[in-house]
Amino acid sequence: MLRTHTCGELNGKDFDRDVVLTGWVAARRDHGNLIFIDIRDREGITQVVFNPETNKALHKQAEALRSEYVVQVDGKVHMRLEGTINKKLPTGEIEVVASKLTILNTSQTPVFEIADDADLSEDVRYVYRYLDLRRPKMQKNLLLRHRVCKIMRDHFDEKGFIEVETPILTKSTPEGARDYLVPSRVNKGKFFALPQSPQLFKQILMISGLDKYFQIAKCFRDEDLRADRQPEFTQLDIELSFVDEKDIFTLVEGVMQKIFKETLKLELKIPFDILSYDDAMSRFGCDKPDRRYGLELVDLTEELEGCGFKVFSDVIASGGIVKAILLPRPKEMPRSRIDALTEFVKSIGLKGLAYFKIGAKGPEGPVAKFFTDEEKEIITKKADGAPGDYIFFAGSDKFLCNEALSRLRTRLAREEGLIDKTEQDFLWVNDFPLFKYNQEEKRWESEHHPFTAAHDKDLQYLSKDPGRVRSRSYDLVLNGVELGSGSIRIHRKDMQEKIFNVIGMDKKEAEERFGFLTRALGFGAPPHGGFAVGLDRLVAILCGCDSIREVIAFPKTQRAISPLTQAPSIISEKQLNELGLNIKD
RNA sequence: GGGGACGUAGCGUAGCCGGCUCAACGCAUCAGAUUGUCGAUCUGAGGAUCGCGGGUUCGAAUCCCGUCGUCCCCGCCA
Repeated sequence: MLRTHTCGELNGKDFDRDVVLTGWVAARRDHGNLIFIDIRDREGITQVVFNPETNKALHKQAEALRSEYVVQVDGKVHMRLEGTINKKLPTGEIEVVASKLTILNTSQTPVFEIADDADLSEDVRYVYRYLDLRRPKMQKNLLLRHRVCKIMRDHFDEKGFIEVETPILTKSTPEGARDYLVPSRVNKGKFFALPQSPQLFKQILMISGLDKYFQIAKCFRDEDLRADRQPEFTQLDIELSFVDEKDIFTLVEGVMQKIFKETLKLELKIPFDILSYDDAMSRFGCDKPDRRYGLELVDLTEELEGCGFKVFSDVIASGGIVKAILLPRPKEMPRSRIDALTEFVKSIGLKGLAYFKIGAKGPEGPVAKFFTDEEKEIITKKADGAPGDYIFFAGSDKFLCNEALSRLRTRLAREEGLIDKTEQDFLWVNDFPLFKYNQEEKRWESEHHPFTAAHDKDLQYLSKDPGRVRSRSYDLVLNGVELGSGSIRIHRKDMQEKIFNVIGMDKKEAEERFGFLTRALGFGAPPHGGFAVGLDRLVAILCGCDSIREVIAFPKTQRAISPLTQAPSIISEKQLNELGLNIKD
């Protein structure tokens, strides 16, 4: 070992100890006589002193030190003088008086200061990611990520789970997201795909009798990026045999409880609430509601059928709905804010934003005159409005109405500061529809994925009214973020074939793409189900970061490139030729 | 595929919306000073032709067009 201690561990108890420290020069304070050097490593910072009176040659050597030089310092731990103790540092009561200095490596002037509060653009950070990752905050993020993974592995090990690796080079099954493709040299003209998730393999492991599987798995999707979406990401992937929803909820709640306790020292209340998809949509207009604030949607469709306000009565007559949000006593609601909110919902697709201001004598505002006194009273009562409150209305088709009000709800909560950041709102949303209709392709497709089981009592609608079939799927939502999803799977071959049929896959196509799964289902597949947690999102929330790029060591930019390595890159003629991909041929 | 914000010394920004102190500020860098600092301090110095290309103009960082890049959002993400 080049060192006896790290830069974060020495304190008064180590007084007079001979030590050797290694690390990077974080700061140099040259007083002409005394030179102070802060040495930084992963664990912290320790001050080293060079005194010309005790060792002139050594002091001379220290004058050459610059930022980010890598050094090894031999010395003795001294207590700091009265009044020079640095309370901000865990090592602040001591300093190391150097007796020997070895410069292990020099460094170019760092492109930016290695400090948590450094204000940097992301492209610069990614080109010099190794410098960016030297910042204590980034190291903390990666360390937390490691801890979360460790807790997960320990937890599932204790519960009898086996971690199994599934292939990265696998088969393209283009349903939903686009696959990343890898050409095969040995099989010219054929391609592997990188997995979008280990879904099919984990189901096959259940058929193999593995019983309880988990994996911290890399997944790949060739889709456009967002703050919470990278082309490669990590999920905690779980699958169990002989279980129902409840078992899986309990299992996931247990690991979440442990993670929050051991990282944030937060005691989560379990079990988490369960909300059906229908209820979530009706109350929040959204399948991943943030319940840290109220502002629930109020459905007024029934009440306003044939009402005096023609815009709404027409919407309802043509099959649309009218819903409202009550905003209790907003701080300010000048005309400009109303206009901004109106523009906002218009950009989502609404024609406009009707509103009431509730005054002492009842609702006021530009549209109030179109409603009868009775209608106004009913609305106010149903929305539970009081003087000073505002009610915002949206009338349109169901989808748009929910979408617009859900986003308006989020915006109002943010603007009004209604979000309690100290709260963690976990929620299960279940009973999603099994299918959704794809207008463009004129066919039903899976809402979740085609291996999701339906509720037994809804099976009667499978061929007549697929939109009515609810699935045994569930999402885990944390503070309005979709943290993970899962389902009880289909374990019967005939049922799986039926589902492929509903989504318009004929026998031949189903055989080509998923034959390996259906065949396996024919050999005694146990009832099984599972779940997957987005690790990047979970860790980002634990770290308090807005983007998952803050918790991924080497992320990609929005154009899906790596500024550090310049990947993806052009490959050589020779490589193309070997793969049989050279277009010139 | 679409909408928005941004792009000026190594880094972060001002100047741009009223074109003619063509370049300012902070940090960093370099030199000198400094026995106790800890985001050290003081003095001084060097460093950008304003993402790139084209246009308008006597004259452009500043206006126009195109293009490239970064970020946010919509679509997309079974």
